[in-house]
Amino acid sequence: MVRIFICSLGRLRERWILAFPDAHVVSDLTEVGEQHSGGALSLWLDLSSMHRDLRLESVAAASSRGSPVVAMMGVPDEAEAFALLQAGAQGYCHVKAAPEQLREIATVVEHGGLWMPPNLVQRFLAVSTRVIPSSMPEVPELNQLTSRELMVAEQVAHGASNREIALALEITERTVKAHISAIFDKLGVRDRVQLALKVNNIPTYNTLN
Amino acid sequence: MVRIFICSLGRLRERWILAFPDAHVVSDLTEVGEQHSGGALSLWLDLSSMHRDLRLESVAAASSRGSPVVAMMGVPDEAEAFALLQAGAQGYCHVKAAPEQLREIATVVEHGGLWMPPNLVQRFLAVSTRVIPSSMPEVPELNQLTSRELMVAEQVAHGASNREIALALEITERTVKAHISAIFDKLGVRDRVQLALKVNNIPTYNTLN
DNA sequence: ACATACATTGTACTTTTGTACAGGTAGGGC
DNA sequence: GCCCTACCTGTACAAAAGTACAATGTATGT
Repeated sequence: MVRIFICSLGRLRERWILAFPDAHVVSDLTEVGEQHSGGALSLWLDLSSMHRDLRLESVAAASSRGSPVVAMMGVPDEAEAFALLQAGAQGYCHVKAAPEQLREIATVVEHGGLWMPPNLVQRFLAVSTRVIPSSMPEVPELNQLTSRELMVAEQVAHGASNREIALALEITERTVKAHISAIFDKLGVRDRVQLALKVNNIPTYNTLN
Repeated sequence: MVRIFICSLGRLRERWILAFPDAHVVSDLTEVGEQHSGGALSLWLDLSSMHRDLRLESVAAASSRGSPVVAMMGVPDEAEAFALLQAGAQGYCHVKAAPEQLREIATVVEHGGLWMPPNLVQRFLAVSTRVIPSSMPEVPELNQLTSRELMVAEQVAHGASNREIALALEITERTVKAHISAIFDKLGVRDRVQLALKVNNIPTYNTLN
């Protein structure tokens, strides 16, 4: 089984080679030789550095070759994920998915399955059954927060600065900081960006792993 | 990997054994010993001989054990397929699927994938793409960004720090800052939290501007 | 050849964010 | 009364984040 990663930059090459020692990495679909077409082959497209307008047609072009296609994105976008899958992709994952996960995905798509992150599967099914849940999955950790901390957390989650929060809650900026530090501890995040993402229930695949 | 077929009738036993010589066939979920739970195990439910009302909860019960579940039906029904998958099934196929196909399905679901017949996949995606875009508008402003800026923006949107981004993209922290400043200008946001929210398509009701 | 856009980096600086350490107050439960 | 928690604030400091001004290199197109 041959896996070809198509990526305009070479930045993640090592990661992929780690997952598949015999993987090929090319910078454009045109470099994928005809000899592979139809055979035991899967195409992995890094769409993260590509303009939005090109992503769909890129996937369509790749999938028209007859091999399973995995779309790899930097920022998960539900609507785009579905569009990409409909355009012919069999897999949808993060560009920086762990090597073990890449291998799982490879196994799945190379056997005719669909692969996407579990949360997308849920959304996908929810939509399909027309039972679009009004209450999106909650963030239970928020229950650990006191009422005041929760107010601060929500402000941060909307992009407010410490000064703005202080004004809104009529407290000192210093107090805001105190609350924020407590929140970081309780929720296990390290800065306000991660807090904002957590409150908004957006996964952070960050750090160096 | 252990496959357990759960079927009140024994009629298709030979077929399954043909696909998986070491498969177990039992007549009820309760017969599945606890020793298997969580381990390398997949559960295959023959729902064809089951009353409609029981199918959903049967799948739910099986999937609550933590192993992948494949729902096997006699008469394919689109709506029911969606419901069964939402109830926790990872696979949906015909009870009389060919042994080779059963093996494909096993491979897929045992690696975290979804499996359903190709025509159902198309239906799923058609429905999803029709319904979802309305609730998830795009972020067209991102098209203003250069490819490099987009990469940085995506990292920020995942909660990465400047240092992490610099490491990931193999550039200086200073360059990351340059990109980020450019992004702020283009997208009209003032800091990385608002950028993260914008990329993730979350409105910011910020008070002061 | 020239203009333009992009990517990159440097120095230096201001602002914001976050932590450490140290308090003070008010209310509830034992 | 005492203990505990939530809430509030101060000084001081460290660490990021962000901006200003400037420069270099590399494409790409006219």
